Amino acid sequence: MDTAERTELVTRFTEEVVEASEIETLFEERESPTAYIGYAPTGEMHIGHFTTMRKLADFIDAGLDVTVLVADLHAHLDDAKSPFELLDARSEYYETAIRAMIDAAGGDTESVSFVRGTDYQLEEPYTMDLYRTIAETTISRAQRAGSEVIRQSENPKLGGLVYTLMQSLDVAALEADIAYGGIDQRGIYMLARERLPELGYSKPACVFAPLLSGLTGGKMSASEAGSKINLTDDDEAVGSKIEGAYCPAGEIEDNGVLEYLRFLVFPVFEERGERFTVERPAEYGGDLEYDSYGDLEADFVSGDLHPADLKPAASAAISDVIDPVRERLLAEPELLASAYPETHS
RNA sequence: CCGCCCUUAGCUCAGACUGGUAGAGCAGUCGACUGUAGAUCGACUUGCCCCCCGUUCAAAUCGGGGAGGGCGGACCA
Repeated sequence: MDTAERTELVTRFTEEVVEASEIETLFEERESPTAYIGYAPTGEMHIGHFTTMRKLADFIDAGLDVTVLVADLHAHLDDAKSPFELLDARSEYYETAIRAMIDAAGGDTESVSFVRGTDYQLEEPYTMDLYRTIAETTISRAQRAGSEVIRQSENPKLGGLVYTLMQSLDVAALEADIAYGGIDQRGIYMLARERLPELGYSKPACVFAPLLSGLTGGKMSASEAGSKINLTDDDEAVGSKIEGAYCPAGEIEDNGVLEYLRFLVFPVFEERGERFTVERPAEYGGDLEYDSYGDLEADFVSGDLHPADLKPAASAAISDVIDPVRERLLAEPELLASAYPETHS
């Protein structure tokens, strides 16, 4: 694989890359540049996480050395989303779920390193950098950097600001050449690009994943169960959520169903060498098969593919992609039970 | 340490002065209409009124105490 191909693999299906030329340079200079993505173990993982994990398969294929950070301290720093006592249990659940997703997406988990925040964030070098940064960063700068990530409230805690500064330091601490995350992370990594050189570290390149629309139209919402598909949803639950999903004929905007197909189902099916099949009554033209998302989208936009026919096919495909993850999590019910005692006991 | 304000449906809040066991909007659920969903109509659901004690025939409402949250002041050897 040449540099251009590797760069293309790293940057495909992304929202933004800062800067693609820097990534090319990395590949030219080194066999295995490093990339990291961090997750704060807060609420249960869902299909949105899956699409970002799917992308790791591309990273691995492109020859990047990938690290997944389970940012346990961050989970509490952000408005105490996870209670201190549950950080360990949730970290364990996240790690298992993440491995399962990478496997299901056809990535090799053996080549991914897992690190927990508390593994290094309490060590002296990191702590020293953090105090330096705290001393040198204004409140409004930190607020601006984290505004899309940190829970906003009328009476914000200091934790959210520290969270933001820590995340920008994580890039250096994990020696990542590339920081990867959802586009909501942009502010934090731009702060990292701005500040890390001042601390003597190199400036990271960034790859941002798109944030998927929720199924009810608009953004995916943690507090709205019907707006997203959970990893442990059974076929029936997936079916009824997709059936209820906002999906206007011919429209692509805010269409979660199409986005799930584009960023999750098609890439995984491609990896497996499978086709996407739509069963359709003869009166509407009979069954359809697709090899690429582009073809499907074209038919959807032109009106040749009706939402009512697409939805059941999408449900089946999503269930199929999720299934191995679901199986694995349900095989170890104690993981979820101890991570979320309120909902899984 | 002192003072003031806030706490009512999943969310934002009204009701408190003039006690009679609670309302709106949004959300949600279910129908109608669309070959899906949404939009639009129509219907419906939801409450330890923060906790305890007291006054009263009767307390979300009045009195006392407490908890949680917010704001301000003081202290600064």
